[in-house]
Amino acid sequence: MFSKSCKYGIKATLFIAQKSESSGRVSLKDIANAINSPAPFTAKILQILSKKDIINSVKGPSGGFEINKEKLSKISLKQIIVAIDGTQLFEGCAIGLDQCDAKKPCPLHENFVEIRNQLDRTLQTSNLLDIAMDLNLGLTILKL
Amino acid sequence: MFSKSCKYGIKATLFIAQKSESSGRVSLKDIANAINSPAPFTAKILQILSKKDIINSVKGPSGGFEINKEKLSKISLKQIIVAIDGTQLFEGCAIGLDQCDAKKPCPLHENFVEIRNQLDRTLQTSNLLDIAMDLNLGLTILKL
DNA sequence: TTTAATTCGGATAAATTTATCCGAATTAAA
DNA sequence: TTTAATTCGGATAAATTTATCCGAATTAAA
Repeated sequence: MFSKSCKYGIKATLFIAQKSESSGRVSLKDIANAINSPAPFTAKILQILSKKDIINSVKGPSGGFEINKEKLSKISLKQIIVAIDGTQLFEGCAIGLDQCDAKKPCPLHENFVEIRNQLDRTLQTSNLLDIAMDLNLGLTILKL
Repeated sequence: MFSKSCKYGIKATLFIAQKSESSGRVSLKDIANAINSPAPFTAKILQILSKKDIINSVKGPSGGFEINKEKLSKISLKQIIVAIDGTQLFEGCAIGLDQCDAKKPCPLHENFVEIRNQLDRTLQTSNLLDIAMDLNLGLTILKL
């Protein structure tokens, strides 16, 4: 469903959201440790998210990554996923046809309309604040 | 969502199903041509499906691949997908946690319960006969 | 002002997935 | 019986994704 990069990206962003909501900025090291990911690779993904203005990065001592508290409730999981994996999951044909629509559908097209709608709706209506609060309450986890 | 192997596998199986339902056995060359896939790579995937008894392969002149007509209505898309990509899509955690369930859920777990249910239901209740008939009627396509 | 902690960015390497090649085995048809 | 068309299976190569490394840039704190 998601690439490994995307999974790391989601986990990292959720951890940053959690900490931004409670204590504040976190370093790459803390992130990689909290989500069990290779630090340098995670850094690459965070750069992408930073360039797309989903997270902020700050260099230098006591630097790290953070998300503006006011933005937390405005960022959806879909934004993160699209930033890393692109729109293929939401828009592309399930079996990879370049063109596939109601007019000239692939055999799976009709089946996937509602699956995709639900996926889209779920991921678009999610927001980092709600997820961060659940994490802070210990209701959900990012690693074992 | 699906690996490239899986997309080729689905398309190939659907083409074999279509021809098995109408005219009969088809060769690798015909399959690769009908679904626009690299023939040798497609052959590997067909071997997997053949070993898992989803399709039959016949060597020698006038050999090729086919599906028992009586089996067409009993094979689901899910079987093909699981045979090639495994059960990860249906059973694994969305963000890759080794363990993730209602007791100790990842932040996306709850959201994915219904998405996954629908995906599973849709792909499990599909069957090759229905899909093959739509293909034979020209209602759906496997390549542009 | 200097030092040290951090992210950034480019180069490279390892792992995995995708793709190709070719001889062996099989088998229908000549 | 011989030939030729096909899939099978193993080896290899190319492409992509994942992962590592390291010096440069930045910047807070000493």
